[in-house]
Amino acid sequence: MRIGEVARETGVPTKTIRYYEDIGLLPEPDRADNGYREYGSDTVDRLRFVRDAQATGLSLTEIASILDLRGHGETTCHHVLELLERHLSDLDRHIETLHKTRDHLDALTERARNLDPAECTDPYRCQTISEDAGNPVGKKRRQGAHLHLAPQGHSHH
Amino acid sequence: MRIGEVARETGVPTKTIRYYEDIGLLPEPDRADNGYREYGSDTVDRLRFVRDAQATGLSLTEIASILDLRGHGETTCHHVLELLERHLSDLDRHIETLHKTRDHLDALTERARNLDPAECTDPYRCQTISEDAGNPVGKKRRQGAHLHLAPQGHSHH
DNA sequence: GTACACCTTCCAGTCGGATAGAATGTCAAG
DNA sequence: CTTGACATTCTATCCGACTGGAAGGTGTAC
Repeated sequence: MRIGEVARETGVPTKTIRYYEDIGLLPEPDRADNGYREYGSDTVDRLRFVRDAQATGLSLTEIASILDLRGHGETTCHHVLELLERHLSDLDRHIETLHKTRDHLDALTERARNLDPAECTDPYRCQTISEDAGNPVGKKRRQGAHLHLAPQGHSHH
Repeated sequence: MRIGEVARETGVPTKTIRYYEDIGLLPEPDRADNGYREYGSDTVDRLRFVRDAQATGLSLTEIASILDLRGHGETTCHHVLELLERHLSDLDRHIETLHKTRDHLDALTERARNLDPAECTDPYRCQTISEDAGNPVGKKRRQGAHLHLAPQGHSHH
């Protein structure tokens, strides 16, 4: 099958598939006479594996290391287990941090809700987010560094 | 005070301070005759504010939008509150996703511990990480990646 | 013959949040 | 006078995981 079909089956864009090949996450496939990549269904499996592993939060590098070891015919269980355990503890720490952040944020929000808007007049003191002072932001951007002020449409990516 | 002193007082490196100015997070300061930046203590406050806000997980862009509105003399409470609430719910969703991931990961790890290494042979069907490992990692959200690592220094790279 | 989908390669850019380095200027102490 | 600690500017680089576009080749349908 060609790259487009693989893409369709896995949901991984062709660009990304080539990119994966580039970084060594996928082996170089055979080529048809016209130079097109020819994949077998194992690639689909492999890609799904990648997506699954990614979904557990493993980085492409980590995934590659698993795939790599596996490719050498070694028993990867141990390796995988180690990786998973490390990742798990990382994740736990991360979650804990986020929880603290959350609680802090929650307290702030609560505080903000109970504020008398009338007291929110001094432009140099925001009572919501702790000790602060302010000046107009001279939004002078030099070329290269972009920080687009988007008061809404907030998102994490 | 000059940039170095501000850096010392806030713990924000001089490079970073200039960078913040570049992206519009800090206003352009007055300059001394020799061209050195001259800051008042308000800048220190502002930087601390930035760090605080950052610690709650707000992005520099969001912080800038708060600072920006404030600069226009507007009442920011409402805006800030909105931002905080949105951020909070984002964070909650994020944490929840991480929890699921964590549990999934935990299950996988547990499973891996009990696996017979001898069964770990199929090249693309790792029993530890695979579609059928009892998980619905069908989250195909391709770009709302759940692994948005907060600035709090967590890292596994 | 031509429209269109699909494939190829290569190179550049994106996002956020900085950090690194080069080349140069300023200033006070010893 | 020299050293060194600061300051300035500019450009470039990093991380991860892509994504976009140009410029072209291939394959099939009408």
